[in-house]
Amino acid sequence: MINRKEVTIYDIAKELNLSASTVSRGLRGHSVIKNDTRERITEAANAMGYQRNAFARNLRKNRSNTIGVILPRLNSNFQSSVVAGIEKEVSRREFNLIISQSRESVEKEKANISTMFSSRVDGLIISLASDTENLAHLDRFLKRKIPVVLYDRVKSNPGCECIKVVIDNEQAGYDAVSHLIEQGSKRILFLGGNLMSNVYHDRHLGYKRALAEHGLPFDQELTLEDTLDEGSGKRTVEKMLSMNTRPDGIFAVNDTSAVAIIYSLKELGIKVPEDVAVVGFNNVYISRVFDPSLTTVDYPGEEMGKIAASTLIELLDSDKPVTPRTIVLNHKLIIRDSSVRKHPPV
Amino acid sequence: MINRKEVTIYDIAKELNLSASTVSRGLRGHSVIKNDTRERITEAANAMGYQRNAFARNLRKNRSNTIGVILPRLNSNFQSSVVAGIEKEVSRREFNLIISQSRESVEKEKANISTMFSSRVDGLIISLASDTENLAHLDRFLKRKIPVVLYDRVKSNPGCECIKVVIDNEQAGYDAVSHLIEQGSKRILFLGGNLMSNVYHDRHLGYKRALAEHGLPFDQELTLEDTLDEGSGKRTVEKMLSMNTRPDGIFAVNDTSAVAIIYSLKELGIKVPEDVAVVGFNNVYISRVFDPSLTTVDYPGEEMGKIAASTLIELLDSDKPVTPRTIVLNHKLIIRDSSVRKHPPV
DNA sequence: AAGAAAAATGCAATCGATTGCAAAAGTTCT
DNA sequence: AGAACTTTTGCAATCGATTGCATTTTTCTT
Repeated sequence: MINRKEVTIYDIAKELNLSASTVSRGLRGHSVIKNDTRERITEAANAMGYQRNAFARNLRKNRSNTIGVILPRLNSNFQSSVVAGIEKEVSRREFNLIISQSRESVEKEKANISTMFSSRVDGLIISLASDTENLAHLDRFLKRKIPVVLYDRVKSNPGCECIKVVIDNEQAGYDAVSHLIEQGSKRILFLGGNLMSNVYHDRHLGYKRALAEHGLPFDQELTLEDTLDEGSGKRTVEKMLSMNTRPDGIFAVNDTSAVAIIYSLKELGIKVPEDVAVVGFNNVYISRVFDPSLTTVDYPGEEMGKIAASTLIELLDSDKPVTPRTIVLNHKLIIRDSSVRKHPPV
Repeated sequence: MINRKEVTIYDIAKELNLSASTVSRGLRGHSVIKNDTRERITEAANAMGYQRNAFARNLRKNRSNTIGVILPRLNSNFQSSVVAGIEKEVSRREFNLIISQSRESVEKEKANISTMFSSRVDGLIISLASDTENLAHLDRFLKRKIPVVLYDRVKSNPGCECIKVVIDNEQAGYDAVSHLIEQGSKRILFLGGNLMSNVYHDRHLGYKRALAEHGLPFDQELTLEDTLDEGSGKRTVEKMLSMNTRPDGIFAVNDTSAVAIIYSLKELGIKVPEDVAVVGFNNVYISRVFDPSLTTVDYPGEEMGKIAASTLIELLDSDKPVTPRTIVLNHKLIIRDSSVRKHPPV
């Protein structure tokens, strides 16, 4: 018993006086194997503690039963929810999940894609780094007909037969900013992340459309870009204060920065929503318990992951060619205290 | 060019009139291969777009170059930071990372371990589900000398040669509660998760020790267990209100629940810290910006992941037997407004 | 220049599971 | 009983990379 080697189908075959092929087929429940034999095989396999050698199988079948995920960052509320959703779905379908972070760098993203490729993942789920300009690095996958699903941070590419799972960021931005305008804001600041990224870019488009449709001017000075982390609050507020006319509304593209901004405003005695109304994005826990509670856009992370994964797996199972398509999930503006004014300024 | 098969070392060999063995060795920079030949090989490999077939290599070497992670939940601030740390380290060392969630269920955890085992991970990093009672399900790994590193949610098991990365939860609990006592709290409520889990259990021990050392009685009624999610605030506060003597201090074992509690208290007009002082655990973002800012225990998630991963990988590289050990990281009580009283009640 | 030593390369088996095709065993029917 | 099937099983090649050992080539020595 000590340090015994792995049990292989050959061992089982020898034990039962059968051939390895029969054992292999028996174990997978091939219908061509007699019931009685099949039972003897599975029994012996259990008794002997057989575990299929995935490497051998993968080598032979050239399939890894593994799905790769590449995302900018794991430690973000949104992203970790997505991964949770992906994991749930993937494990339900008995696939493995390998994960790597691009840490917002195309270079790292490329490296990750390479690794995933040589690990021969059966499919790839990816949310792009913010400085990714095109999908050329996905070519290898597409050429080999390995399905790729993009989510959230996506990009369109001529000739890219990918599936995308997103929300309508333009509309969400529009909704958020329209709401601010309805609450009487006239000079609305937009705090975005890297505007190359579709999510922020589209929300910015929505911002501009809302301004336009409500007859408000677009002022370039009011569009800020930031890393959107904890420090963004202080930075943003400083910039605000240095402006000639102070903004009376803020649309921040994530809750973290929205909260950070309000925090800084409160420190300076500037009142939210009375002096400045604020809307965030993501509807994370903090937005609910923060004071004032934060108006934000709800954004189904876990769901997005689930859908990305199940869509991908269905592609793997079917052998139809990939139909490029975009799945748009619903978002929802959740109105809370940070934006609602009892007496909107005139 | 259309749909061409994978390039193998045999193709390269044929191209260069060499043998596959030479190519194989050349590609790995084996010193026995002439420099000139090595160069020709790598060049040809690049030109032909060669990618090593991981399956074949794994099969031959019986090593997957993959590390498995099993954790209760991905979408938790703490856990996702840990995973981020693990991923960073693992990818730096050019390993793959496969991840699965136990969702706080031993059964799922067992299933995950099985999967990891048949995927032949080279090592396992695991944070236990809260209802895991022992490490019997890790036996298969230990018997095969596959190193296992436990982090945060650990368990001791006779005969388990595992490495653990933790913080001193007992001491952290003690620190938190001592601080509350110093601020004048006399009836301190403990809100924990499943007390079978070492993290909550140990913090509870620290709680009891602090009470004892400061001459305060332990009252079973004041020890509550909860799922620690958003809803725990309301539940906890309801229980508090139904008590004969209302607690004047609360130690909640995570920030989410601490914040939820304060939120509920504020709704009822109960003042924090004046009426009730509160300490949380984890030092997540919310604890910094919440009003009142939350006194909490800082807890190095990403660091923990990094250390777990690097320790594991070093084990893989060395062939020394595993020395079971426990790595204890420093925690730190961060004192903020939710617990500091200007005029401690007498 | 021959022989010894060192360096470079090749042969062939191996890692386990899978699978097309051939062979054997079992049934049915005349 | 023997032909004609049908059902079960086995043979042997295959998936690519790796590696111990043998063989060839090169370099060095005297």
